[in-house]
Amino acid sequence: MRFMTSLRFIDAVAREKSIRKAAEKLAITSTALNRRILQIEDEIGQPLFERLASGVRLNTAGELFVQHIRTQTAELARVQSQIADLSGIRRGHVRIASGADTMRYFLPETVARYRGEHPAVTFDLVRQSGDAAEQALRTLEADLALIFEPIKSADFQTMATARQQLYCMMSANHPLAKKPMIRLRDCVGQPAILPRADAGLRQLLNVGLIRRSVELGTVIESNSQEFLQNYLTHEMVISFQIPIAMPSDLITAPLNTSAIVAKPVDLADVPAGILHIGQLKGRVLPVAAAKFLDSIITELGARYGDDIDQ
Amino acid sequence: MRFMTSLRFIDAVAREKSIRKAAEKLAITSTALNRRILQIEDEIGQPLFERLASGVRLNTAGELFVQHIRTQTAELARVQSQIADLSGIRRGHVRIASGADTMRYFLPETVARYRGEHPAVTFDLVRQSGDAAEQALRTLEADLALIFEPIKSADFQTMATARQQLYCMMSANHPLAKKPMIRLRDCVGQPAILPRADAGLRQLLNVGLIRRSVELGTVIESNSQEFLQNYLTHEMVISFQIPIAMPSDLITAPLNTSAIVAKPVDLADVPAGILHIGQLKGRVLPVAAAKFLDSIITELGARYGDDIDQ
DNA sequence: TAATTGTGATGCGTTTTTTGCATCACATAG
DNA sequence: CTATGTGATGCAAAAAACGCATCACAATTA
Repeated sequence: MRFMTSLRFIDAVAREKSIRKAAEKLAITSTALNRRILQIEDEIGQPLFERLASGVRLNTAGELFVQHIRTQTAELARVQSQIADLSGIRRGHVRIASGADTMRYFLPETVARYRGEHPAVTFDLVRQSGDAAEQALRTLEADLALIFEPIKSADFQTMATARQQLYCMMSANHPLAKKPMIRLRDCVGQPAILPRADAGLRQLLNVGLIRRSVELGTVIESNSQEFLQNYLTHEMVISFQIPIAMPSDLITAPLNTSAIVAKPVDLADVPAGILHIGQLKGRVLPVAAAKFLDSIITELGARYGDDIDQ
Repeated sequence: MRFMTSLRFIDAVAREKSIRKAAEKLAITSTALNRRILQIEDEIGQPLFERLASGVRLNTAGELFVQHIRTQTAELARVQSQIADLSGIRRGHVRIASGADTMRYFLPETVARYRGEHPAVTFDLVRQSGDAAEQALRTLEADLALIFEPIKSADFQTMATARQQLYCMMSANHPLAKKPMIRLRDCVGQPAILPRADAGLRQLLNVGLIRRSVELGTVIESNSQEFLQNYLTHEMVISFQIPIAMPSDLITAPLNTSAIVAKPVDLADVPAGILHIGQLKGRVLPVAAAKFLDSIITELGARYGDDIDQ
């Protein structure tokens, strides 16, 4: 969209906080970019950026204007998707911010199914923390966010939730592997490998541990889900996970021969956490994003049935 | 705003329904305009206009896109006014669509008072029928509308109302001029000069006339308020008006020596009509327009006190 | 303190884009 | 059939955007 060029450039400078850096990303020279900015500032009638020795920073007027640019950009995308939708082909682009949990199995499967029906729809999938995901909604870098547990911003509009019981994972040879259900007191002093403190799951678990005065032997912390799970085959440690982040056969076929088993943690010790699927409050989503949200809800319903709320 | 040029052009073509006509209004050649449109259509990926022998017409995609353009334009104006407001000077532009009633005395006085406080704010005042005023809000050609009586669109958001009792006007020599209050039965067969059927006042009056089975001797219809009032000094006819459209001393000083008098019509015959002040539902007004709306409400409150609702 | 590095601004020639003229192709009305 | 109006298009001129080289300034570093 040609007419959005100057606006896109300003947004880029605002994000990079430097004309030269932004120019590099935009593959133009800093002079050209600088002039575009000066021109817009001239048309607005006042500067949008403060010039510092280390770069530029938005002033109040700039904050207002950049916010405008971002909503305009999102609106344009929505209208374009609406227009594309007229011609029968469901085109569009869906941008999703999510924690790692859903990136493992849930989103790959759900996106694949959706793209099977609508091959012209493209996706951006950004794995990030809950806070960052909420921020991405606010800056309109994402259409949808899937966040496990704590929702902090009042701008987050929950469109659906899924209750997720905590599971304890370990090697099939682990002593705890024989229990059908895990109590936290069983885990006292057990070597454990846990997600880092900013993960919703860790916070949920911590509350239970403190309430029951249980201390784990935390040997490793990692924010890599793959590490958490694959390490279990190499050392006798326990880990925790929620169903949506686990291969579906781990729960549906608990008697399989897999080297790793997952056992539910008693809800009396750790209540089920909530996975929130939502968007920026008040925003009208592009057709493709809205339809994909429907897909997510359908898929969650198929998997977790009564544990879904809309 | 240079980056809005193409969008502005498309809007113009949509309104003119002809590239050549729009080009003339925009003071460019039709070639240049045509190319801009082709370019945008190319970027969108599909045509926005149907090409007819008599000009062009928006197709469905075009309708969507032009609606987008108009809201974008209005949003930009709002942001600009917000930015200008930062620097202390209250700048801006307010566009008002209104019936003739308020254009006579109310708006001139209210606008003048407001401009006395904020000289940098400019105004567009378009006199038009109620339907047209509502339409102007929808196409974002107007920020505020003042409409007497029938509100038809669900998109109209009433921000304030003022009850307006019907008054009967006539020459001071007229037989009815001695009565303190007019009943409709007094007017049977009286030669009358009335506003045209599309005016809210006329509709209000008609209901009363039918209910009381009263027929007036309608000699003249006009949509010119000046004509309605000034004609009274030349022939013994009656006319009707609402207070907001009358010089304020006509009511406050009923015993003056003016050649024309106004007497209230009994509310039992014709109920008070409602003047609606409103905007497009859901729209966020520019600073200047929002402040001027406050001014209107304040002024109405000062004039009609209890007859105002917010 | 002085040199260095990094920032945004600016003059000037070059390149790209936009514009306007002339003209075409087509549809409609007389 | 002719005349008039419409939008589309090739081509040259005008305008705008761009990139290079350079300046001025501030912060950091030696």
